[in-house]
Amino acid sequence: MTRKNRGAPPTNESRTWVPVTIRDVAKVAGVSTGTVSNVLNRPDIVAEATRRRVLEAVETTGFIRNTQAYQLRGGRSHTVGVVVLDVSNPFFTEMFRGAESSLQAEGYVLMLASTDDSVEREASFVRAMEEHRVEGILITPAAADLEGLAGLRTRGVPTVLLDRKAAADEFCSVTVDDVRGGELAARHLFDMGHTRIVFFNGPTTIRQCRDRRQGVRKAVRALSKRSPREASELSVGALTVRHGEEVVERILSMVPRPTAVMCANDLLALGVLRGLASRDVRVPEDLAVVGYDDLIFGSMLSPALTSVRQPAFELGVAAAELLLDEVRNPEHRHREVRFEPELVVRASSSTAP
Amino acid sequence: MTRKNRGAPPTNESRTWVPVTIRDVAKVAGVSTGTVSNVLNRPDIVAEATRRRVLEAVETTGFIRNTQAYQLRGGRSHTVGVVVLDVSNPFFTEMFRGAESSLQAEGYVLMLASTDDSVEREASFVRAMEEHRVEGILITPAAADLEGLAGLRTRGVPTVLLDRKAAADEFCSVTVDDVRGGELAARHLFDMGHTRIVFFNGPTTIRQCRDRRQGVRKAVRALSKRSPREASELSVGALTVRHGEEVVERILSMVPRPTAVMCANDLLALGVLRGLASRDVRVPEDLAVVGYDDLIFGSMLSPALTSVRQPAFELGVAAAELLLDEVRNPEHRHREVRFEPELVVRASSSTAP
DNA sequence: AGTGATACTTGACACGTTTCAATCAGTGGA
DNA sequence: TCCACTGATTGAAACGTGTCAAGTATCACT
Repeated sequence: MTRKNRGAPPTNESRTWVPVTIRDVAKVAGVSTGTVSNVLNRPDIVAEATRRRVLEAVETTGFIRNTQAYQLRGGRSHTVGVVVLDVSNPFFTEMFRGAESSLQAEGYVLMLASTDDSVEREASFVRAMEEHRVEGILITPAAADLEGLAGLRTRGVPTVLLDRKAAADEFCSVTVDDVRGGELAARHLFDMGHTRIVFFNGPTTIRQCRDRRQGVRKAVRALSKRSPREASELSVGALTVRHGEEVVERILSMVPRPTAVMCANDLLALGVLRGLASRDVRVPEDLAVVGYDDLIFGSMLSPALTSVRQPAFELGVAAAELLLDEVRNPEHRHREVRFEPELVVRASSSTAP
Repeated sequence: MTRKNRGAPPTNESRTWVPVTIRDVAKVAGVSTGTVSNVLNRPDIVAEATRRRVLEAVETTGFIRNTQAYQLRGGRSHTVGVVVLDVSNPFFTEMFRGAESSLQAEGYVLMLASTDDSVEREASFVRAMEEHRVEGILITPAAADLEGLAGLRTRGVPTVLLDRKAAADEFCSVTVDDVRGGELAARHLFDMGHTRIVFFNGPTTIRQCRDRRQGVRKAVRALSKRSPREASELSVGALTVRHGEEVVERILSMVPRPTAVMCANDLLALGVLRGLASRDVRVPEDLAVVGYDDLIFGSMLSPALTSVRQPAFELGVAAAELLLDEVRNPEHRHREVRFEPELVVRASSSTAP
């Protein structure tokens, strides 16, 4: 009934701040709660004088609207969940920035979680976000199948897959054509005059790795019609710098020795470059190197790294647009927005063998 | 019957999901809502048979607890806000990962926002987070003063400053000793036998830049007692690669020419390296280079970049711990957790002049 | 059978907000 | 003076959950 200490000035020592409600504001302004609510939500229908009085009361009391109550009453949560595989990977943070830029403009706050490839963690985050009644979820699924996301679909939580395709009636998705990317990189090396290259791949359980491999093979098949081309394949357990560095030995001992190596991502390529530098193998004269992802740091190396650029920021923007459409448009249809990768040629591959 | 409806692809129209409440579960299980609540929150006090029946009903209905209602009733939001200057900066994402690792274990979900140095954006995010009743906020303030955060303090929202010190009675904070870091780097160069170095700084409006400069001056003062040491200071408007590259000309034209340059961060250093490479100046023989931040990519350059490492991940962990203490411990006292930077010596500075 | 104790279950209320039908005050017209 | 009308304000209901005093059923023991 009578609240303790309402409006008492908070001292540094005693943290006796009691949340101020719309009722407190009403009391101070000498109006009803309904009027306060109207001032906040439909200022036009309330008389000028009252409005001023209420706003003043809001100011003096330091009122901050309680979103939970608002939402419970039927309002929207203005929250979107984002679930990625790894926040420390620049590709994902760029995507996040893209999504953020679109969604913040619409008044949304983003919840971010990083699964580190763990299906269990993913499930737990998605669960938590559903409990928070997020209006939608952007997600890079950790598992190969989409079984774990079935609940989202049946419960009608708007969901957009990031860098992962889904069947048309399941989810919206934004993707990059990895087959095309692999093809671009391989073609470039062949065009530069290389005939024997190595495709240095990551684990083929990862879809991106499979697709890029397929692109490389496609390029080999297409170009071999004129003159023989060859791409040996080499695969390691993870897409890290360390794995890249460790495999250099194997590449150099191949007979006949390849003249170029195409890496499944930039981290592998950075490792390769490091390994080569320590063995005094010149790049690109002795061995040309191409990466994938176009991390900003690749351009600062000497030689600068040729790479396949993925429009991460734009991916995020597109995902946000799809989500907003699904949230607002009753006639929304799921669809896939597919981006084209782009080859960025730099010094590490610009000399003919 | 159970086939998908091929004729009409699904639109939003067919999303006939109505939110399942605790009341629906109660009806299905044939008990009261109170019992369902008990099963969910204090399973021990409800009879085995009833509990099983209720859990089964939860399963079949697909019930997901509404956090807003829970919280409105007096529960906690299990949400923490994180506000950083730039999500695409690896330093901040590492810090985020650190905080995430601690907070997720405690069942918290994180809201992330990136201010891009804008005080207005910061204010708007903090406001939104307060409306969401986050239990606490980790923030890298955009403004020089902490005026904009005064509201957080008076309202008693637990807040921890990231990489920014506050007066003892204001907020908790986690920081790295930038004075010490600047001193470490400068001392290292002097110890290697350099006597005339350049301190290549960013804008001194940034606290970190001021502190690092102070460290450099301290090293000069201390070591000059034996034999003369000198550090010219040079400052540019932003800590970017481009600014680093552009300033190379000025450094090379100094008379007498310095033998080493210490940069206020790694991005500047990367730019300097690039500029030097294009002018055939050898590193470290002609000019030694030291950076700050120890971005992972600096170690991959040749020559690899000497740098001052900041324990970003640990910073995040510490911030989370401070926040949790402030949230849970009634006798919490604000304090500063200060980390020591660490010099990582690599090839770019390992030769005497 | 009566008594008390034990073990569950119930149902109303509170949380802070929005909404909406109802009320009130004021104005102008007849 | 009465009526109709407009514009402004009110007050109570509802959202989904957790709590807790009060209730019921069951059982053991005399």
